[in-house]
Amino acid sequence: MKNITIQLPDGSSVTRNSGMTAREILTSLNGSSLDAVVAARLNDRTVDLDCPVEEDASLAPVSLDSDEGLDILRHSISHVMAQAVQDLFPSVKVTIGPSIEDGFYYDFDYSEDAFTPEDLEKIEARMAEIIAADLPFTRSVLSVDEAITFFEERGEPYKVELLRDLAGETQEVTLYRQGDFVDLCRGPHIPSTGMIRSFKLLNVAGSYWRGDEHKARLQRIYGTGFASQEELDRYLALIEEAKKRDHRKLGRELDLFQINDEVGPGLIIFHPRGAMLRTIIEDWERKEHLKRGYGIVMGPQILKGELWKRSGHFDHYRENMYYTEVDDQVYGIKPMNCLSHMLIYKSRIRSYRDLPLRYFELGTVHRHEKTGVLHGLLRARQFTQDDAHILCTPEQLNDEIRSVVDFVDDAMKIFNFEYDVELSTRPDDSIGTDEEWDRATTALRTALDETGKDYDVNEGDGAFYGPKIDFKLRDALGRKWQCATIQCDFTLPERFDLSYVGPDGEKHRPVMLHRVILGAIERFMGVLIEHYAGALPLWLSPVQALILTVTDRHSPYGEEILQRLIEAGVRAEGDFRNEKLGFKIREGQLQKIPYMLVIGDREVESKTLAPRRRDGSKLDALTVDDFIALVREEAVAFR
RNA sequence: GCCGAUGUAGCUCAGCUGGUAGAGCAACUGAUUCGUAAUCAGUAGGUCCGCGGUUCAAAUCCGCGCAUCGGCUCCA
Repeated sequence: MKNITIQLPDGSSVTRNSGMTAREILTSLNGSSLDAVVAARLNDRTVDLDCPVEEDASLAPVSLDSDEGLDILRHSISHVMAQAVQDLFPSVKVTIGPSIEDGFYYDFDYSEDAFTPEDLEKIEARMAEIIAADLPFTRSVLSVDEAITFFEERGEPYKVELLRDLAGETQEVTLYRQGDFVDLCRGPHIPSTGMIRSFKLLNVAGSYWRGDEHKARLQRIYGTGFASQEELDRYLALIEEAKKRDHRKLGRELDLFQINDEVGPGLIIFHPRGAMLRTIIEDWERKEHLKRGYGIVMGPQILKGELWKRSGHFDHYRENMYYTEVDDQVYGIKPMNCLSHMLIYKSRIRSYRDLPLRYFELGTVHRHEKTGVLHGLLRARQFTQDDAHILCTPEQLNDEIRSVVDFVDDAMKIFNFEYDVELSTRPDDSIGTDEEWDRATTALRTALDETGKDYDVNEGDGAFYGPKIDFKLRDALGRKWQCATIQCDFTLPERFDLSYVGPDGEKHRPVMLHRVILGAIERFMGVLIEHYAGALPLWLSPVQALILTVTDRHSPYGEEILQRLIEAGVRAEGDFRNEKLGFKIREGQLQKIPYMLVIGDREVESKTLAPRRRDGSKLDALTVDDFIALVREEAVAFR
């Protein structure tokens, strides 16, 4: 028998017989227990513990509580769920069931009926039995043709379809079996079902086969599992906590906005405090854009249909737009702000010396979003973008993209956000030539590479007129929302015949960037509210200070300092009701107001106020002027 | 748009197998004048999402809408 050398994670190596399984090798090491080991890492692959090791290799255990281990565990639980579902509902056809961030799902074709919440309980109970039976996961290798025959006999058309697609790429596939359930699967899996110590099915949702709305409608069951019951409980508690940060709930509780059936879905009414927050953000935007060489512009809300035809929106964006008719002319209500900006550019002859031109508009747009996608402030039918269009020479493009990336980065730091970056390339339904798309995509990619940021690529996810860089923020439940985006566009300048006179005296075509920094102000506010759980930093708080009187006799003094604070630019309000102090503090606290200013006999006497911070800490009594200075300093410090 | 769930007072929710609604908080009135997260008492408040249907009788059963929630598809 041949000897092989096994490299261990600690850097040492051991010699073993070729053909020993990963499990045998790992257990042979001193003091190694495999109780919490789900799989092994063999060189750069994760494999089953039963996998034989034939050659020299590095080998490491993959433990249940590592990211990789959890992934394998959850994938295995999804198989157990599929087994339970087929036991209970024999007519169900299985499709796919991957692990995902925080859990797993499995998509089923159960066309004759729908899974109910009660069904989930039954499925969980059956899963518990399968886990108790401690069924081993066994792997087998088949040719694609054998596998097709196997799944045809089992009446699993989706698996057959997957296999037919795989046929071009590979000769052999692997199947995993536990009990009498067999699934087409790359693996690896945990050794046996008994290793599952915690799981929970979370919800049922609709989905489509292969994510295509024209293909079969499937039912997806989401679930999760952790290395231990305690971790699962902690996760479930976290989800409950996150729900309390939901901006729709906080929006009502903090009296920021409403979305009213009588008005219509996806349309937001901002209350004074919400409108205040929005105003603060918008004022910040104007200032920042002016600092960076943008000119503020404003366009009309409706533009003639002819113009939307020329831009390509009529052909590629028609179903997302609203229309109206004025004097027998069709007008499109703008879903984007670019058209006016194009016309501003065209209003006179431009020289290369004028470029880049940067037009900024807090532009309110309307888009006919499908009903099922509306989501509070995060997905509305009317929203206001911090939109700009930059027109520049091809040579300037790279610098312009980079300065926008920097702008986004600065903004995210100021608002205290982490973000993910994605590059999206040409979609099927698009305008422009391959050459233009290549140039645009390369420009974006190059600029991104130069900044050294990590990013993912979404093939085919670009806008119809150009590729884009998206910056995504996360909401309370970890769902990603696109906020900033930079879109490169060679097409609109073409369609609108934009030009500039170059140093050579000839006409040249400028390049255009569409870009937003916060994205839609509404969406950004929604994410912001969830990010801070409603407790906005001082500079963003609609109400920065609330004056609380101890008894009625302190009201005149309260009115006086309220007036002084407001005149000094502090966003202050007073609560002079005849209520106990503790009661008023509770209300102010629930409103998440940064400072409460208590005034009683002592403060009236000494002409001071006693601040209490939102975190419950108390400050020494301050004069009104000192408090104003404190607010000014702190409000700036957050920028 | 698709799949599923849900829709009862301003908010959070109860209302069993059909017999036309209830709690807590909020609001209002009165008392209390109080020092850092809920003072006490009383009063009022509802086209039970809408429209049809079944029934002697519908918040409850059925149908069709509308909206919301969770996903899918799409997207700032």
